[in-house]
Amino acid sequence: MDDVIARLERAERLEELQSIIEWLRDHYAVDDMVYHWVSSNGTQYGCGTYDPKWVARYLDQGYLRIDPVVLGCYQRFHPVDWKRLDWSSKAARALMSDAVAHGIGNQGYSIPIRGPNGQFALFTVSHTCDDETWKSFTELNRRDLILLAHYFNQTALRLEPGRTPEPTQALSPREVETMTLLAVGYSRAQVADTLSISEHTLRVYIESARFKLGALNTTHAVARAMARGLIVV
Amino acid sequence: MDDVIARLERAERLEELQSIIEWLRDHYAVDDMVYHWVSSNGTQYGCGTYDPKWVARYLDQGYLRIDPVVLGCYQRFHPVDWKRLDWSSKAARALMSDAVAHGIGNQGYSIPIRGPNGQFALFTVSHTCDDETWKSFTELNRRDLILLAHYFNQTALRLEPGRTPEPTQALSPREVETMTLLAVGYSRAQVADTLSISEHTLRVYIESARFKLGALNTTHAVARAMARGLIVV
DNA sequence: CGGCGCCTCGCCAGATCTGGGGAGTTGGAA
DNA sequence: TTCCAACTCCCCAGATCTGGCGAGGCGCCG
Repeated sequence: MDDVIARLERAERLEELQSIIEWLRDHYAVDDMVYHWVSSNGTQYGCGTYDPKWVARYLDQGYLRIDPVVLGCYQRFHPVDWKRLDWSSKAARALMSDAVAHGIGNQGYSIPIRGPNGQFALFTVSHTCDDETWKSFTELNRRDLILLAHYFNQTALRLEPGRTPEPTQALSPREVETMTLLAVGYSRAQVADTLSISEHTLRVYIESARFKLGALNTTHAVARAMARGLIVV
Repeated sequence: MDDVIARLERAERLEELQSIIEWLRDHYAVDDMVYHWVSSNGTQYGCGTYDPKWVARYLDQGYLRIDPVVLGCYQRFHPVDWKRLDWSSKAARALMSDAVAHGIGNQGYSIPIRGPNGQFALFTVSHTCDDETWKSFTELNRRDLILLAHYFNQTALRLEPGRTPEPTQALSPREVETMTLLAVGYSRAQVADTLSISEHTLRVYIESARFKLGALNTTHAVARAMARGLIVV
């Protein structure tokens, strides 16, 4: 563990994660181990030991949107055994049989991880064995897996291009208040009232914030302020 | 560690976290240890060993919005030493001196944790000592602290009333597209055009999404959709 | 001391959004 | 099969937001 974490912290390119995860798979003697982002906007990243054919098929078929592992983890915080997810829908069962046909193990354990700006990733271990064996494996290694998930995500966030620099001009205190109140549903009039200023002054803040954030309208400005973590809602 | 985690997993009431965190403070022989949600909508929860006077003052003064620990962690994924945060603003320095006056240690280490629906919490250790001592303490215990943060949050999420029943009604695909495009600055007309539907139909989606999200207006709906991770921008 | 950023205020017209009606098709779930 | 959620379309009036004009005071920094 110590070695792996140190390697993750030292890593300078995303590609290194691939060899680390392969090493981990062998170390824990499981069929597969996978780390991947989940995002709908297209910026995919993942590393792991799944058959590339399966990965391609998975993405191609849009399984991301029906996979109970993804959907289930998205609403949970704790690691989850695949057996405990909801496989009742037809699409989910079709996905499962397709997965089995591509050599994915019958057992799985996935850990959801979340970063800033709504970033979401999964760290998954999969294997073929009976329930008892799997239960003892996950109970024994759960903490290791949580930490690995954490460090994989940390490294991926650090190395992901476009995540780091972004000068992100800060907002003035009044602008922050304005954006925050707008984000919680206040109208301009209500915000102005809450801040005890004229509505016109408020508009100046909104426009100023919009300019700083490079936003096209108020909604855009609020969205950007949130995405950049400038306001806490 | 094993005992504590087992206690956290067994806990049936939020109050138990308080005694656990006190035990941990003594175990690690630090001045203070704190776990708390961060949200502006009022649903506060926290447990820890800070002087209640300081906690009350912190909330009362709205320090949540200017605390570099909160703001800094909100934009990060990894644990962070307080020294590495941006204390340059006047408000931040005022907060720090106020904290010191209330007996908060000069050293601190905070771990951001994120759960479903944009939930955000902090797990913090604070102490009074020199930089070297603190550095070795954090390096030695970082992994423990990450795991503790994780299990504290897991327990808090499990026990928090109102977190469980509300499965956060999902948005339909069209609603997601609508919210996403609005979040990137499109006007209603532009969104309708992009989606090749009438502007009226678009309005139906916006209103429907607003209803599902319990939002008061479009900006609020977009903000909530983002906060709950329903859209990725 | 002269900028520069922040905070504050006013007016107006046109663009945009919101709220309240009603209505038909389709595909998947019970 | 029946039902429901999702998707699509239309009108109108009033509320709200946006864009563009201008103006003054305060505090900080070089």
